[in-house]
Amino acid sequence: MVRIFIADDHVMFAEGLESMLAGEPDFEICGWARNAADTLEQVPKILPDVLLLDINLPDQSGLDVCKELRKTCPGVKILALSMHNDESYISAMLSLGAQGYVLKNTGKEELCTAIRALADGKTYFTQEVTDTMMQSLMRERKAGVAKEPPKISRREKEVLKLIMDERTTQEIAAQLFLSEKTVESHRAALLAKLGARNTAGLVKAALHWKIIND
Amino acid sequence: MVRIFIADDHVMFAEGLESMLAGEPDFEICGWARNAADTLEQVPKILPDVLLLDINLPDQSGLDVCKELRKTCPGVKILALSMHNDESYISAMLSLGAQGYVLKNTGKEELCTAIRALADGKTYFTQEVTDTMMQSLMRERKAGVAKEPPKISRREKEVLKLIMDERTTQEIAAQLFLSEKTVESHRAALLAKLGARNTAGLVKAALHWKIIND
DNA sequence: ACACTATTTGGAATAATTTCAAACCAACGC
DNA sequence: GCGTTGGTTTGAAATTATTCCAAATAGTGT
Repeated sequence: MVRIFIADDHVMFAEGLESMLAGEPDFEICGWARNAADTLEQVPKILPDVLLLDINLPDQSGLDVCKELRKTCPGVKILALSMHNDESYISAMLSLGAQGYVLKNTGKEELCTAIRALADGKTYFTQEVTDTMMQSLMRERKAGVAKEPPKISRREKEVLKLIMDERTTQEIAAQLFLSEKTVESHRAALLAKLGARNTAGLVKAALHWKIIND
Repeated sequence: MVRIFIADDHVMFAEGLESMLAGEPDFEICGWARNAADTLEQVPKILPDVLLLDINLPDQSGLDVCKELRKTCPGVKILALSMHNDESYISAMLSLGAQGYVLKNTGKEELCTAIRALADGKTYFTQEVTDTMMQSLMRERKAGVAKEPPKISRREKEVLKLIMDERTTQEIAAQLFLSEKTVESHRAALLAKLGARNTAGLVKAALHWKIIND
């Protein structure tokens, strides 16, 4: 028996969910809330197997609720419900520890599948959601790498690697058997090529262009 | 009519593919190759609509082929075929511009669906593949944030933000109406708290703990 | 050979960073 | 109220890092 808690402020939607899920013999609605405060209050007491959590609650964001519940009752599986197929929301929910994410226009069959997956310790994401994430992944990798990675010579790359490794100019010079002046010169070239003002910019650029993997 | 080129060194597999796809009225096999060199030679001449590209070619990696073809003939859609449901391969193919990725144990129906999706300008990824990527996303985000984010005071965070923004000590002091000494002091505290030796470490730590979003 | 880039190094001046100390303020508990 | 704690603030002196200006050497490709 899967015990389910519903957190959604749209009463009609929540009741629809309830009657829909009541039809499944292995599901049991063990509670509901229409705002974040109520959810945070009740869920730790009731400890449902699965929490259906609307992202858009009136008082706080579902994101905050998710974050909080991760700490207070990590055993409760969280299935995020949202109208939005928005990369930032999805990404945020993933990072905050939701085990699933389905859109509100999802049908009954799929919702049941998702709930059973979560109750079973697995994860579930609607096809649209995974598509969005893959698209976003492709975009970000393309945007980051493909453009015009400045041409860094191998010597410069060695220096950059050591700078990224938090070495001092002295250490770098010693390591590469160079004068400190030479290291400084390479550093200057790197600043120019990567369009950075200082070490901070150098590190950010190196990571951005994936010149150094760290 | 979708014109398809097959690049795979397993002749038996390739022929199986060919006869399988020949049954589809809207597909046409317009060529094939059993190694990377051949593929790079022929594809730019034949310009198929879709290239079925095995990741594991004998001479070069399919990854290199993909990268090369992105430049020489970007119009050709690339559907990566692989035995491995391996995050690093998938991620690499995505970044190199493949429009699809299916495992070799995929059935005929799904393969056809994938080919038609690509020919139609869309992308296609097998469910297993998207699962793997989502899992990996969750892991990396959790690993990055969850552990023990050092407690940074708000003033320190302000300074850190400006350091990340490539500002000089002078500029930071001016911006925050502080003495340079104070800024240096906050910087020292940040170095200690984040376990860094210098600015490079500071930037890496800040990004790692997601204290600053950049 | 000539053009070009990469690699290498100096001198002088400026900015950043470290090291060692300390005062001020606000919050918290007793 | 008083002391402790942590955050914020600042200073002097010494050490490094970095910038700005130049230039010699080596290797590559035309």
